[in-house]
Amino acid sequence: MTTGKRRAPAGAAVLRDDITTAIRRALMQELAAVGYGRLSIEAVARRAGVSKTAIYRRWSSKLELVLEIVAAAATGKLPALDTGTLRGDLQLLFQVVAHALRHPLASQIIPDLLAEAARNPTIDQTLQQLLRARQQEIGGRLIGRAVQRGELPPDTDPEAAVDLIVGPLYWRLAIARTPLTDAYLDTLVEAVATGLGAGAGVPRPRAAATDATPA
Amino acid sequence: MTTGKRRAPAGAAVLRDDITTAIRRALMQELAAVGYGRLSIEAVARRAGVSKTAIYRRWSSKLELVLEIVAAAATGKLPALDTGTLRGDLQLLFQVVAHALRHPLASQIIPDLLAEAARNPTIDQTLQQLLRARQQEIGGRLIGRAVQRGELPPDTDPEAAVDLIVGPLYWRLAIARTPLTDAYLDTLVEAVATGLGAGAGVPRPRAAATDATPA
DNA sequence: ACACGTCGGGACGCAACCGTACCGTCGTTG
DNA sequence: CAACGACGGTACGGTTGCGTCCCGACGTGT
Repeated sequence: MTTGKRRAPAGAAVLRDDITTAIRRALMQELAAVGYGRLSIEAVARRAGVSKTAIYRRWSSKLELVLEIVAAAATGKLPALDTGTLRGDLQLLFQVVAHALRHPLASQIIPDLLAEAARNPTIDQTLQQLLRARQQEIGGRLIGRAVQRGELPPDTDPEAAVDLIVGPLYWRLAIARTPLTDAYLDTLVEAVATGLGAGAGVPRPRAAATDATPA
Repeated sequence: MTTGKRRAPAGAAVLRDDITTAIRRALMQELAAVGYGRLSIEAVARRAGVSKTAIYRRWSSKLELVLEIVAAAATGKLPALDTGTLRGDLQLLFQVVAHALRHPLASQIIPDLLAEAARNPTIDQTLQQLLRARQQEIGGRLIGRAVQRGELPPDTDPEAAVDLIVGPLYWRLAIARTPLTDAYLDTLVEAVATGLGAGAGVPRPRAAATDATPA
């Protein structure tokens, strides 16, 4: 019934990408600086050098703003992550996670939002499928491959395994915020691998990992 | 030079313990409900059924209030925690930690304050010596005993060991907030024990732990 | 029994923030 | 080239919290 818009927004009447980007960046910084609890739209606008209206035109509320931007920032980047051995996979995974958590913004925002998730169901839901589901998936595949290769017993509990993998690293980087050395990472890889049920340390000094082409 | 107080406060001029207790309880509840960022003195006073003045007479600022009360709540209770075997110690430790983290207030307050510690040096310092130092001490003793008993290699890194012990449980209870079964706890004990370098599972079905009286 | 002095409570001024309404501006489309 | 229409920015009322001040009430020690 001719409900159609008379004309498509164009010219000055279209959202400017540079403003949107400035808001996104400012939000992340502000979130890291004061946390979700104290986050204020006005502060984000100030930091971005933008008016509040510019924000409200794009997002309807503080919650929507945070969730959309954080989700966008967290999505993407999923390296194949298959080195051919359990210990290799663990080492690589730890390095990726450590690299991500080293980012000062991430290391402040993630624990903050995870804490907030304990009292805000919407945040909880979003983070659940954004972070933990991803971990379960990656961890599950990692475990599955190790089981197929015979490195781990077939009854390995993937859920417990993910906790064992993620827990110590998250604790050290995000909570204790202790510097992370390569030697420590090696120790952790070894501990997690044997803890999961793999054979004792360094079963095959070399070989493996070179012949990863299947069939 | 006769600077002395003319008289010691007495009668109605002394802080009432019941009011102090009400404030403490209200603070914990409020902290769990809204987090440190959103915490307001007025809300605490309202919840406690008390005037703001009553709070300001006892603590000078929001930060001092939170730190003093949280510190008081976290201090104390330190069971001997020595069962005679590494796995027994781990099992007991996990049960104690799990019990503490099951408390809904604790499971909301602790992650929140730990996240806040990343941006507030005073909170960081307090939690450091309140939680983590305690963990290092308990964990260190636990590891030390296991090494003396020959259950763990002498070069075991206590710091990494604590991460390995605390990390998974904290992740599951405080972050993922997944229900915890006894079977899972057993799996975790076994994984951590072998991960630390102890011999394969269930080395001595019984004995041990019964003859704990020293010389 | 009286005087003491702090108690708890209510009220105040100040500051920050929320979400909205209105304004002049600007680039595109017909 | 002219009109359209959403743009970004300012201004506004309403709400909330901070930290302080003043008040009458109250129980103890002299």
